[in-house]
Amino acid sequence: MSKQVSTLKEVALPAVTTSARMAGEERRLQILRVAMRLFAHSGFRGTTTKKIAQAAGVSEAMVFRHFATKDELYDAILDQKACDGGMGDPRVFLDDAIKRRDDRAVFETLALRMMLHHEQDTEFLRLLTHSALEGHQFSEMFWERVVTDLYEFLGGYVRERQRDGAFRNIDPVVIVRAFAGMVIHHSLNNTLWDKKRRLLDITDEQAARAFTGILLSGISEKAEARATRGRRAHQSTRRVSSRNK
Amino acid sequence: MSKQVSTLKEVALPAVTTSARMAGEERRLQILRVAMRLFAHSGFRGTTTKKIAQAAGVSEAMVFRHFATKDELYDAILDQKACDGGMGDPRVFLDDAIKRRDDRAVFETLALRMMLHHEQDTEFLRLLTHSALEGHQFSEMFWERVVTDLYEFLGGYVRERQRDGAFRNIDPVVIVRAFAGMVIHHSLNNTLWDKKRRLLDITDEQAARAFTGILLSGISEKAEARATRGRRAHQSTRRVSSRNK
DNA sequence: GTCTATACACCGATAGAC
DNA sequence: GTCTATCGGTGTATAGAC
Repeated sequence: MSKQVSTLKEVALPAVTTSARMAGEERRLQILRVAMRLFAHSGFRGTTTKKIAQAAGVSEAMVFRHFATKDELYDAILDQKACDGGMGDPRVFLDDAIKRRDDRAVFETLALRMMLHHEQDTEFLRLLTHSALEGHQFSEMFWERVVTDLYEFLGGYVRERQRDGAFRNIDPVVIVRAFAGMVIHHSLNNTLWDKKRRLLDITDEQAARAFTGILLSGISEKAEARATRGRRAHQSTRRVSSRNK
Repeated sequence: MSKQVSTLKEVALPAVTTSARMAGEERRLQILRVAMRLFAHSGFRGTTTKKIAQAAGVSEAMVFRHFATKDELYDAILDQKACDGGMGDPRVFLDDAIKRRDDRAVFETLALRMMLHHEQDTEFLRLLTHSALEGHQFSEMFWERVVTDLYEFLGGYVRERQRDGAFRNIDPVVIVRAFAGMVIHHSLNNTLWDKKRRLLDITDEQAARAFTGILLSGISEKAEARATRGRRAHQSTRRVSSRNK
């Protein structure tokens, strides 16, 4: 079989016209894209192969020629999201800011990258949430691979900064959870509600800056305290719930 | 047979106590309760009337005697959640703390009430999320009635405290969003993942305290607002970057 | 009231014509 | 390759026996 072709790299390219005649691979990608949209909207069970075929402008049998089963189609979509659907590796695009110990850049860049990703690929959060609610493999895989990794990575940075005396001694996992909560909850709101119904309609840049500002002020050892030599010794009664690693 | 939904986990839920003989109203409530659990777990389309009947220990026809259609059953469940499924009125249980201008009590109490509600009624968040994803009335109603109200109420309090000079001049809606994000995202994580898979396994009390601490330190004008509440003697009117709205 | 049996529509998937 | 036709299975809802 020589059906194998480059399976992706065309993701950020929504402008694909539906011509009457399409090469096999092109048709496959088109079905994939259409199905992605429908699955994101209605979930796995809420999307019928008939709807997919109609939306793609082909017969239902055509769908099953490219994908043996509905499950296979769904998995193909989620696989793609899992692979290239991400926002990139934080260890890479945060590398510079981390080396400089630029806390603001670290968190703001990360927040912005996440939110831009969620906004550009609006299907992602919907697919992930659907899959999490249904207990699908994808959400578990995403959790174990991406989320856990992010918690370890960002938590490690927080721990370092705590040793530097820059951050207060709050459980790093709590800090990451708080940060992720602000960002993801905001993205989820923007995904689930259209613009007219949004209670908070600001740009991703503004949101990233605001959330980062709140978080950093919230976890930083106060500059004033240090400037005024106010760091009294008895203040070291910080509570840290040491987590087993 | 090899018919298996490979990608979706079919989880057997524990049975609800069923007595052989039940009065009509009691039986209705029991069906309602059982269906609630199943809908919360698998969503509307993922829950069949057959499963509901089996889980309730009655025949399928029995279900349709009490509820004319599956939709009617679903609506009855969501109606119930919308009415008594809440956590109470924040304007009531926060009244005391607000009058005392006890910021910590305000946010921590609210956070705890929300998280306890989400933990006690684990079906609520799942039902709400399912309904939001599929664009059901319920989520919109909940949004307009509960969420909007909370944003106005809590945002109003933040605005007051900003006039008092206690909080920095950040858009109140952003602050509420940040707070809600931390709390709800944490609850959602606890709802979607079982205990073994949780990256952050702390009590609701600890979480409420931690999130409140981060938020208050993050938005407070004073550096050590978190340490002691009584010491608000000399409050300097320090200028902060004002955000345009 | 409660059950068994079943009607009827729809869905996923296949066969075979062109 | 793409379509039409169709099959087995499942899901909602109903009819009618007890």
